[in-house]
Amino acid sequence: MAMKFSRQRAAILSFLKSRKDHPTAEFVYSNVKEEFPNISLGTVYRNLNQLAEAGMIAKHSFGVLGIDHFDYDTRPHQHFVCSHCSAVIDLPMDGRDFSSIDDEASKGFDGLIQGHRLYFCGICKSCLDRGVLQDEENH
Amino acid sequence: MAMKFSRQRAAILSFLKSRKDHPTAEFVYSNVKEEFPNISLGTVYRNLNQLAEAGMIAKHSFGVLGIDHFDYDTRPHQHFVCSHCSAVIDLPMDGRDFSSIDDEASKGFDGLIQGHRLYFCGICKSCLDRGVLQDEENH
DNA sequence: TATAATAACAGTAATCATTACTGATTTGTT
DNA sequence: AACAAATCAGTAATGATTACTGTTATTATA
Repeated sequence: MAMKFSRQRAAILSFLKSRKDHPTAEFVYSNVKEEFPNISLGTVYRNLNQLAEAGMIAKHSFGVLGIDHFDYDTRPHQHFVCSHCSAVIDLPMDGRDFSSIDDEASKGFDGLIQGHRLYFCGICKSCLDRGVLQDEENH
Repeated sequence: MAMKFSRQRAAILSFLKSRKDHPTAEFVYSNVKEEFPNISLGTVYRNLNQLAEAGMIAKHSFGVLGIDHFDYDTRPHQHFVCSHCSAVIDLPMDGRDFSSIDDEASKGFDGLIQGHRLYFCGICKSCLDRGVLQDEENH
C-alpha cells in the first residue's frame, strides 16, 4: 500500500500545519472544504489517520472529550484540556521529560510497559476571564 | 434530585465491588442481568454515571480504548491498558504520588490546572506469554 | 506517451458506545 | 393511605468514526 500523492491530503496536512490549536476531523473538514467543496468527511478521517500512522502528524484521544484531535507537531510535548470549553492547549513544559515514569510503572508489574498517556485538565485563561469559576459556585 | 434507593443500583454497585478488573457498562449489564433479567442497558449506564457523580465509584475514559470502564476503588492509583487485549490492570505503584506534576504543569501557563489523567500502555503478561510480540514481528 | 495497476476519491450506509425520551412502577414522605 | 419524585424498561436518537461502492486520479511500466 505505497502512499500516493493526493491534493486533498496535501491540503489537509497544510491546513494542520497552519494551526497552533489541535483541530478535530470535523474542523479540518469544514476548512479544507473551502478549497475542495466536494471533499468528503470520510476522506478527511482516512487521510488524518493515514498521516498519523505514517508519523507525520499526531493523533490525540483525550478520554474526557470523546473526540479525536490532530496535531502537526509530533515532538513530545504536554497538553492541557479545558473542562469548560474543551480547548486543547500546548503546555510550555519544554525541558520536562516524563519518560522515567514508565520505568517506575514497570516495577512490580509483570507485563511490558511501552509508554503512557498524560494530559492535564482545568480551566483555560479565557474561560477564567469570563468568570466560569464564579458561575459554577452559583450553581 | 435526592438519590433514592433502588435494587438495580444496589446490584450494580455490589457487582462492581466483587471485581478486581474494571468492567465496562456492557459487562456489568450482562452480569446483573442474571439477577434482573429485565434490566435495561440504559439503566446500567444511568446508575454507573450517577454513582460516579456521587464519588462512590470511579469512571475511567481511556482515550486509546474509546469505551468507558468503571472501578469500585476510588482511591488514587495507576492503570495499565494492554494494547493487544484491552485489559485494564491496576499498577502496584502504591506509594508513588503524582500530584506534583500538576504544579510543574502550572509553571508558565496562565490557565488553572485542576488535575491530570495518566495511564500506561503496553502488553500484559498473558499476551506476552501467548507470544504476541513475536507474532507482530512476523507481520 | 499510452496503458495498466492501484491508491484515493465522493457519497452514502453502517457501526458502536452512549444518551434521551416515554409512559409505567418504586420509593420515601406527609 | 396518598402524594411527589426518582427510577424503571423499552426504545429511539445521537454523534463520532469506519466501511462500502462505483468512479477518478496518480504512478509505474511498457
